[in-house]
Amino acid sequence: MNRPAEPGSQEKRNRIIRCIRSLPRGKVSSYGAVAAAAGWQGAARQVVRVLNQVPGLPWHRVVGAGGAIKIPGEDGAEQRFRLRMEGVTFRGARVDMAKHEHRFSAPRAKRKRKTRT
DNA sequence: ACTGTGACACTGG
DNA sequence: ACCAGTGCCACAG
Repeated sequence: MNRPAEPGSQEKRNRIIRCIRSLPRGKVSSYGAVAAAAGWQGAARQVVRVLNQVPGLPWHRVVGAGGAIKIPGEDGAEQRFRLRMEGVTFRGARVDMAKHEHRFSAPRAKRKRKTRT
C-alpha cells in the first residue's frame, strides 16, 4: 500500500494533534495558539475539527482566545468542570490564561532568516 | 463549482 | 459587553 499522495495538510493536522496531546494537566491553550504552535497560523478552525475528529485528546484544555470557553451547551460546562478539576482557575467566565496558558516550545513557523545563535 | 456552516481570531463601532 | 464584518481552512449538500 502506499499513499498515493499525502496532502501536506495531513501533516499539519498531525502536528496539531501532537500539540494538543502535549498539553499537560492543569495547562490550557487556545485554538489559535495551538494552530500557530503547530506551524499553521490561522488554522484555529482546523484545530477545532481535529478536536472533534480525534478521540482521546484533552479537548477540554483547548479554549478560545483570552481563555474564553467557546463551547456552547452542556459541553461547555463540562469543559469548565474538567479544567477546574485539574486545578485551572478562572477569572469570571474565562480561564486565567496568565497562570495556565501553556508555552509551546518549538516549532515556530519558518520566519525569514534572522535566527540568532 | 458554489454556498453554507463551524468548539475561531481580530478589528471596529 | 454585544454585534457585524473580514480572514482562514476544510467539509457537506
